Amino acid sequence: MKAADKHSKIIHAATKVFAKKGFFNARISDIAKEAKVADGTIYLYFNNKFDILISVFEEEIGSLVEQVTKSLSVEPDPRKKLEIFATKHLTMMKKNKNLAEVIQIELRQSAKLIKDYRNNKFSEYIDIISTIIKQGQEQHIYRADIKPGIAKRAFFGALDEISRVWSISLETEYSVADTINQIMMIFLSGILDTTSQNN
Amino acid sequence: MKAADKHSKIIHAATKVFAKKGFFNARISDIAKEAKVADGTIYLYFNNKFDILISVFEEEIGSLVEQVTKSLSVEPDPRKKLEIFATKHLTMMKKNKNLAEVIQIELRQSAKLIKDYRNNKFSEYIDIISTIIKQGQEQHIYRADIKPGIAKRAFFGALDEISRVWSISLETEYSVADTINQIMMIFLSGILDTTSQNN
Amino acid sequence: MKAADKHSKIIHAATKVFAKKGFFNARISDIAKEAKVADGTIYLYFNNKFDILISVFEEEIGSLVEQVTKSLSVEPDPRKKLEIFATKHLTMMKKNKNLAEVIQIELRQSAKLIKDYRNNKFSEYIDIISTIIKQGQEQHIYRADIKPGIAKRAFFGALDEISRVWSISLETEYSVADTINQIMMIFLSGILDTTSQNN
Amino acid sequence: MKAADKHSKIIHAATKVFAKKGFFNARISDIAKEAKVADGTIYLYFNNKFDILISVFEEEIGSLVEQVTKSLSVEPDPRKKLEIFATKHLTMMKKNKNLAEVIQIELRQSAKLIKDYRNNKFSEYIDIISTIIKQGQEQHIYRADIKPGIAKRAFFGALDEISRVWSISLETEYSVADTINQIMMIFLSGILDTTSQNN
DNA sequence: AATGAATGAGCATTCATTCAT
DNA sequence: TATGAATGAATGCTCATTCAT
Repeated sequence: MKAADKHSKIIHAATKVFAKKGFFNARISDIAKEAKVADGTIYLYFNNKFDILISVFEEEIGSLVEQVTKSLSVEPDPRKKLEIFATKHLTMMKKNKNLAEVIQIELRQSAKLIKDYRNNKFSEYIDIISTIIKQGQEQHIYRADIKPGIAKRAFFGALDEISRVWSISLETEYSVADTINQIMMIFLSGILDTTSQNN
Repeated sequence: MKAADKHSKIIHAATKVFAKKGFFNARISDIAKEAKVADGTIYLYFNNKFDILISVFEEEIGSLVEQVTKSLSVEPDPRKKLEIFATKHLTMMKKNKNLAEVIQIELRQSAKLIKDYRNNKFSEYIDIISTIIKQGQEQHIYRADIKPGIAKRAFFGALDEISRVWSISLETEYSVADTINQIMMIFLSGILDTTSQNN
Repeated sequence: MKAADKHSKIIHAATKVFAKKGFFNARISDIAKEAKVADGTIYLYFNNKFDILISVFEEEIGSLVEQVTKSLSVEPDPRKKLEIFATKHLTMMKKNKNLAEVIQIELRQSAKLIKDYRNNKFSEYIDIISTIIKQGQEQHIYRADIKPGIAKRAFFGALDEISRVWSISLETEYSVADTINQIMMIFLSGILDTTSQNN
Repeated sequence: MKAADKHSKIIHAATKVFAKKGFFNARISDIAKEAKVADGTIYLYFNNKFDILISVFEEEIGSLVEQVTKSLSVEPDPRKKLEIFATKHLTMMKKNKNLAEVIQIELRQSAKLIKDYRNNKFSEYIDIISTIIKQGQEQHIYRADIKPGIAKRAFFGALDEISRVWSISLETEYSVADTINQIMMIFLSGILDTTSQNN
């Protein structure tokens, strides 16, 4: 097996273990077992436990960025682009629940865990949204008074909170399609009933 | 000092320490020091470290629920109510950064940390939003095709993600007022430029 | 309640608790609860936890010595005396299982627990046996070549080991009467079959 | 060093430390230091502190059983067998005072310390005595009315109490030979003076 | 490169004892 | 005398990391 393969195997094992137990309750030996390597082998590929977590973020989210960017590249309409982002994100969060949990939970604490770590890939991921909005504003499709820096967080936060519940809740889940539909409705047109005299 | 005072003193100390170090890196002795009691004293008021965290959630969020509910009770208009919720939430998150961090970070992992713990108070808090939306729908102010169960998460997620950045970011922050303005704009009217021919 | 009564109440409570949990697993608060006094009250009557244990030994065994001595005083025959000792001892061990456990288990570790503690009362108790043997030797009832210092331990050890099993075993127990019968048979006449040609 | 060696090294270190300080006052770090391993290493070989104690019992007493059984196998005479048992036991208790203390003191509390622990090896050891007595009864060397279940305890208890004093006492000790002589005299022939008219 | 036995720092929790009331 | 809340020292055990093989 090549070094890159083993590196990757450990990353995937770690994602799974972090998702299941959380970073702090995950033991190196759990990851080693899951990756079918010896404990010590992990230290040939990573400096320490934090380094594994950072690598999970960078590589898994890097892969997300890549896939989403690719999907968006063929679509010119900013309205559709936003929908594609939402769809891709939610679909992947639903498909890869381990990654979803790691992003929703462990990523949050990363700043506290690891001094001087900036989630560069994560910023890059969220900035896809603001880029879309800016493009839409240039095309006069999105309102000029919307601040992309706030809107990107509102949009991502909405998606994130919804998908977060999927991991933990026993509530009846809405389907991805229903959810996208609602999210796009809210963000594009708002929740006011414009057909009513009350508004 | 009365028992209730000491209980409360420990809760506040714990909130501060959890916010600064995170649950796992927080030592009981840190909390004891912060609360100016002996380590052992903590165990006269709490069963264990997890119990402290749960109590922080329940009591601090319980207090949030109370304050927000009170503010909302005097306002009949669902549009204003949503704005009041957002304002109250963001203001408190900005004022009490320790609590903000604990909610944004530690609350997320709580399900994994503590078996059989349901964040009842937290659910109660978020349900304030869906209640407002339902009221608005009854009054035909909010669109009937909005699902309150999704919208509440989208709205809360948006607020949460925005306030989360306040705790960790070095980016230029938008003011609470600007943020509220943007959030209400997005949620009430959406981001589409309805004055443009493009829509 | 007089001080002496409270002292005594604590001793009895301690005997019970030490018997049930052992000295190290017994908490002062267990003893206090059992004696129906506050934890701090115990320290008005005893210096520390060890002091309670020593007092249990001294007072409970002192009471044993007294009772046994009294019973023996009316019997002149050394053969009967030995039997009375055995009967009294086993009867009391069976009746007062808490005391039995404390003597069999906790007394053993006392030397290690408490520096400079000599079980004076316990020595006194065992010396009752050697005194009986010496009297019997003077009366030419017991063999002159028996060393009382060894015989007293052999006799007490035999009784102790037998009664020890009563506290812990699920085996069918022999009755006190059967046991006395056997012990006296062994110690007085030995186990050899003197009617057989084989001896 | 092989794993078995390290296991054994820890057992011996633990025996020494338990003997010196008693189970509860013995710290894991004491045992580790004595065994010249790190604290954590102990947990590679034992589950917990109790497990070390049980292992000491099982292995050290197992070794006793083995040695005694071997010595007995070459001797057909039940009278000699009993003497061999006593000699072997007392010799080993005198030689290995640490083991002696652990058996005399810690073994007693083991039932209270460790739920569901049956001292199987210890029972096996004591049953050597009753087996000898039964054989002697079959050969009409030992009286038929002696109950082996009581006699085994009386015999062992006598030996145990005598050797117990060796560990703790400052009294002039009798030699092993003297002691064996007395014990065999008492158990085989009793303490009555059969040459006197008084009996 | 790979292994996994060994290390030892680190921490939650307990409980004997004190002392203000 | 009596109380019991408060104290804080003490320790079994875990697990990230190392390193001899």
